[in-house]
Amino acid sequence: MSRTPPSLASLGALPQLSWYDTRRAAPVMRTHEAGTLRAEHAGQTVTLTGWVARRRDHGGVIFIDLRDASGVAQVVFREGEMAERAHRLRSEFVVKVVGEVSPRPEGNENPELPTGAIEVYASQLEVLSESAPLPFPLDDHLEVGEETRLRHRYLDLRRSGPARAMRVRSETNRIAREVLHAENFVEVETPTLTRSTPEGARDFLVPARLRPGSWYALPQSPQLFKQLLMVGGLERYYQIARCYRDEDFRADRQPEFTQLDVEMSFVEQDDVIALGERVITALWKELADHEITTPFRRISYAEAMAKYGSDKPDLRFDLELTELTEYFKDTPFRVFQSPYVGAVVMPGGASQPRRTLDAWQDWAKQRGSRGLAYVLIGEDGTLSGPVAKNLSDAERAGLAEAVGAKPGDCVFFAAGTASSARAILGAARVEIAHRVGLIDENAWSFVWVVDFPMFESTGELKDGDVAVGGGEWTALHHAFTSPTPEWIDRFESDPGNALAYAYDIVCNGNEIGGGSIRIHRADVQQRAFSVMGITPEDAQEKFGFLLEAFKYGAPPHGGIAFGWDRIVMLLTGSDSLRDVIAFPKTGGGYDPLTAAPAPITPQQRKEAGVDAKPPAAQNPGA
RNA sequence: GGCCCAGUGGCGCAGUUGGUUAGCGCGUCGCCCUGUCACGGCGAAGGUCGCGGGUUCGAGUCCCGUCUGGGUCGCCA
Repeated sequence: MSRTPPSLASLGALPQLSWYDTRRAAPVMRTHEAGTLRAEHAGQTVTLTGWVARRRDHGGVIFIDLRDASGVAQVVFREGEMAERAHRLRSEFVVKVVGEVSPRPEGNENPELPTGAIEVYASQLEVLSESAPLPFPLDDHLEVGEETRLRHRYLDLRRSGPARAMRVRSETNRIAREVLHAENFVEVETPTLTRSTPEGARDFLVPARLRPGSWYALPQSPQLFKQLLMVGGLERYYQIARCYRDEDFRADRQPEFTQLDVEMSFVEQDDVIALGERVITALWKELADHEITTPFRRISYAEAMAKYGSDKPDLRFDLELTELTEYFKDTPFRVFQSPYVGAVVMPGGASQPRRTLDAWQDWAKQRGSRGLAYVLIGEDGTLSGPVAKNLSDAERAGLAEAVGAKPGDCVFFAAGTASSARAILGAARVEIAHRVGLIDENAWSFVWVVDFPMFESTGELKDGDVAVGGGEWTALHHAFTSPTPEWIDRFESDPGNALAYAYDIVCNGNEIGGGSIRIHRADVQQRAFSVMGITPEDAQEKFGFLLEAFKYGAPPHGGIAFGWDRIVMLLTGSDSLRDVIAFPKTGGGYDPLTAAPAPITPQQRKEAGVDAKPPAAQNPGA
């Protein structure tokens, strides 16, 4: 930057930006919006614009449902020329109609419609735009395949469901901005062409034409930038940020997705959590008409794993896992002679037919487990099932009480390492709840999961995991997450048990946000790197710019990022992220509308420098 | 990368143990209709059954491969 920018004060008063109210937008082509007409407008001459949603042609009288963004109104065409012209209208023609609002004739009101008390007698009709026959019907009551809808998403968005989802999303953004602006947060945009940040997922890469052989990465999140903004003295930052991760996609995962990203200086974990609760309660109050009591429940990561077998437990139902390692410590049953044995009870599950119980085995195998041992408890209390005969008399006698099972229940067991057994039991817990009907679909259950481990052993990493460092331990959250005060001076003495200042917010079993207090001391950061096997040279190469920044007075800071698409998904009751994204991609990362990604021309390939040999050694900062 | 499911006129689906001319609903087009609101009536057009092989006298149907989509595990905060 060659010149010092003018200070805010020298610009004078900031312009008033609230002049535009979408609900009261100055009419241009029309005098009213169709969906707003009511009985009190009777007698007025109005001009409407919109789409022909439906035409009911009775020869001498023709009804048109005229749809605009506000809703639908019935327009009536009668007699000679008007009827003649209305007869030629087709679905989704764009029209401008002038007419008089009248109460509908006695007995013809439609209480189903907000505008059902009135209709508009057309005196003028202008076709602003014609429509070709539609590739699929826009009726709300008809099912249309997703691929077809996405290829013509601009038509799909005219339907009430998708239209509503877009507006709920907009309101979600608005409410978050209101909450944060009221607390002096600053909205800052960070680069989307940047350097690969160490978050564990694959990066999307962009060739740099001016530096052949070098590549930008699209950010997996604005993590490092928001920390730099704290060093920059912004103190309270947020951004509705697009993030990019090149992994396999799912109903709840897209290659590009949105986070509400927040970072604050001079805060501790409770400050960030309290702010997170203010954002979430505001959203649910306004958009779900649901009052969440604060503070939200909190459980530790250890407790979540032990009781629910998941770090994102669905607490809409109580069912818990029972650890039986101690109970079976002298068991004669080989399978249960393992580092961990646990169980989960399926209420009423004893009456499942053999075929269903076999299907549970397939279900477990699909999840990478060897199977799911089970014991059925008869109405008279006797145990049956293939596992029962392998247990000692004493084990059989006390089992029901140990796991809290009643006659008629089924007890599922998993044995092995604690993490693998809990994973399958946790999944079984959710599956049981669905099958038995334990879940109240109207319930909202929020919980903070806290006290995450600081590190996880790289020994537990599976093939394909990207470990940040080359050491025995890697960061569970990310490499800049601070240990809790109890561990700050000694985390390297017991990395497996050291706790981090990290927290996730979970709603109905969905992780909808997560964050941490960051390390702001160079010495602590250096020690953390060293546990993860990151040498000072590695650190310098990967994020030297951040470490450099931290030399000049880094404030204590921490933050949180909310999975914005998932939150909108919950608020709209959608089953898929694709429903709350204007132009989503399919599972293959393909956009059915634009047909992206697409091949490039040889000329583009040459200019982009895709095939350039990387420079042997790039001098950092050169 | 593994597993499961699907692919049949524009859309949504049916199609039996392999057997004549591949059906239904909606939509589209034409005509009729003055109170409908998912209007109604009459008529018409529209399909190489995702693609490529194979078995067979004969394949939408069976077998192999492949592509696309959806779900799920792996992976991914």
